[in-house]
Amino acid sequence: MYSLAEENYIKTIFHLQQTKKGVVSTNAIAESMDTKASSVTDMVQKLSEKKVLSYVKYKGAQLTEEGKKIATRIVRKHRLWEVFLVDKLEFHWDEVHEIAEQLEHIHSTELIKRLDKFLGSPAFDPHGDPIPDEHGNFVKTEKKLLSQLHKSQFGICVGVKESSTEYLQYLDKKKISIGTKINVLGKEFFDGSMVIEVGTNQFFVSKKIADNLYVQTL
Amino acid sequence: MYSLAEENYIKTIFHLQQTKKGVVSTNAIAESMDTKASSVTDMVQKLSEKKVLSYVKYKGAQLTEEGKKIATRIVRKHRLWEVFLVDKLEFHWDEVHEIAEQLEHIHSTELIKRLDKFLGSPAFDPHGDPIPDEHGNFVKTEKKLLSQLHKSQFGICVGVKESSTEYLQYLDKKKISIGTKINVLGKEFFDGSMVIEVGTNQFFVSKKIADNLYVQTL
DNA sequence: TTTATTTTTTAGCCAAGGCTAAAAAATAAT
DNA sequence: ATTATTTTTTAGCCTTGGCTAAAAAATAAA
Ligand SMILES: [Mn+2]
Ligand SMILES: [Mn+2]
Ligand SMILES: [Mn+2]
Ligand SMILES: [Mn+2]
Repeated sequence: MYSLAEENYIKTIFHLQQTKKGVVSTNAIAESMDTKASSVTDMVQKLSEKKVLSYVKYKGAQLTEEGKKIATRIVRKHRLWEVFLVDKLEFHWDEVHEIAEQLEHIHSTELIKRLDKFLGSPAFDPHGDPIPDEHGNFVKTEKKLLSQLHKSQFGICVGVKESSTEYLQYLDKKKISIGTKINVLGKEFFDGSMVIEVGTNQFFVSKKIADNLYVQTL
Repeated sequence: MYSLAEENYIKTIFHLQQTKKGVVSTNAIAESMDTKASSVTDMVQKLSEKKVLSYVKYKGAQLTEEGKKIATRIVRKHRLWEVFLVDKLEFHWDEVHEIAEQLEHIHSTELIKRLDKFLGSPAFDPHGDPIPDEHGNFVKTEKKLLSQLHKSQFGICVGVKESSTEYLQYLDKKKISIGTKINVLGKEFFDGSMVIEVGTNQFFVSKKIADNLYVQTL
C-alpha cells in the first residue's frame, strides 16, 4: 500500500514521462508538483528503494513496470470518478478535477470494479482522455490538435489538452464540447490564429486556444 | 480544514458522547480508536486549542457546538456514501463500512449536496442509522431492541446496533434485513434468549443477538 | 485517613514529508 | 580549458502524529 504522497509522486512522474519521453528530471517533478527539488530527491530515492522507479543520481527517474502499473490504476480511478461526477451527479466538466484528485486515492479494487460497471465501462473521461481498462491498457486514438488543421478542413472535438477551469469555461461559452464539429474557415500563418465555425457561429481563436483542443478528422 | 487524524478524533468523540452521555474520557477514546492514551491527550489538547471541544485535565473532553457540527457533517457523508454503495453499486450491507470510512473524508460540500439528491435524499443508511440533513438534524425515531420485546409481541427490523461483518452476515443467513417482520414466540427469563419467527422460519436467538437488533413496534 | 490501584499526563523519542541554505555535479559560456 | 551558470544533492531543521516509560493526579480499598 502506498501513501497519499507516494501515489501523487508516481502519478506525476507517469504523466511527465509520457510527454518528456523517458527519464524525468528532479526539477520537472518539483515544478509540476509545486514543491522543492530537495523534497523530490528524497522521495525519488525512497521510491527507488521500493522498486517503483529506477533512479540515477543527477540523471533522473523513470517508472518501472510496477510503477507504471500503480500509476495506471490511479489514472483509471481518477477518470472513472470524473465520469461518475459528470454523468451521474451532473457536475460540469470544469468542476470535477479537484474532487477526482481526492477520490483517486480511495483504496478498494471492488469499488472500482463496480463503479466501472455502474458507469457502463466508459472508454473516455469527460475531457476526452482515455480510461485504461482493468489490465492497464489504454485505447490508442489518432487525434490531432485543432491548430494542426488547415483552412477548410474540419474536425470533431474529442478532447482537451489543457483542462483548466478557465479553458473549459471558455469552450462552454463558445458551445464547444466533446462531439462538436468545428470548421476551419481561415488560418493566419503569422501567429497561427484561426477563424472557425461552430454550429452557425463564426469566430476568431488564438493559437493558444487551438493548441489545446484535440480533434478527430476522418 | 481539518486533517484526516483530526476528523477521525472528532467523529469518535461524537459517537462516544452519544452513549457515554456527556464528557468522554481519554481512555475511552484511546480504546475506541485503537491508539494510546498519551496520543489522545496530545490531540485532545490541540483540538481544545482549536475550540472544537472543551477539555479539562483529568476530567475528559466534550465537543463544542462547532465540534458537533463537524462531526455531524462527517457522519452525514459516511452514511450517504453507504447508501450509494448499496443502492447504486449493489454492495452488500456488510461490505460498505470500510470504504465509507475513506469516502467520508472527501472534502466538497457541492459533492455531498449532489450525491444526496442523486440518492433521493435518503433518511436512513443501509444499517438503519439516520442520516442527518444538511443542517445537521437527525430524525428522531422511537425504536427498541429486539431483546426488549415480550413473548407474542412482534416488531419490524429498522436497524442494527452492532454492524460488524459477522453479525450482518448472521442476519443475512437468517433472512433478516431492514423491514423484516419478527414475531417473538418465546422468551427465556434466565438468559434472555428467545425463539422468534421470521417469515415461515422459527429459530432460537441468544440475548447477544437480540441486544443488537433494533425493531419498531406499532 | 492512609495506602494501593487506576487513569491521565508529561517527557523524550521516532518516522514521514516537508523546508532552507550550502555543497557538489553537470552543463554552458568564454 | 577554464570559468560561470544551472541543476541536483546533502545537511540540518521543522511539524504532524505516533510511541514508551516515568511522573502525577484521581479514585478505590483498607
Ligand atoms: Mn482530472
Ligand atoms: Mn479528466
Ligand atoms: Mn459505517
Ligand atoms: Mn452505517
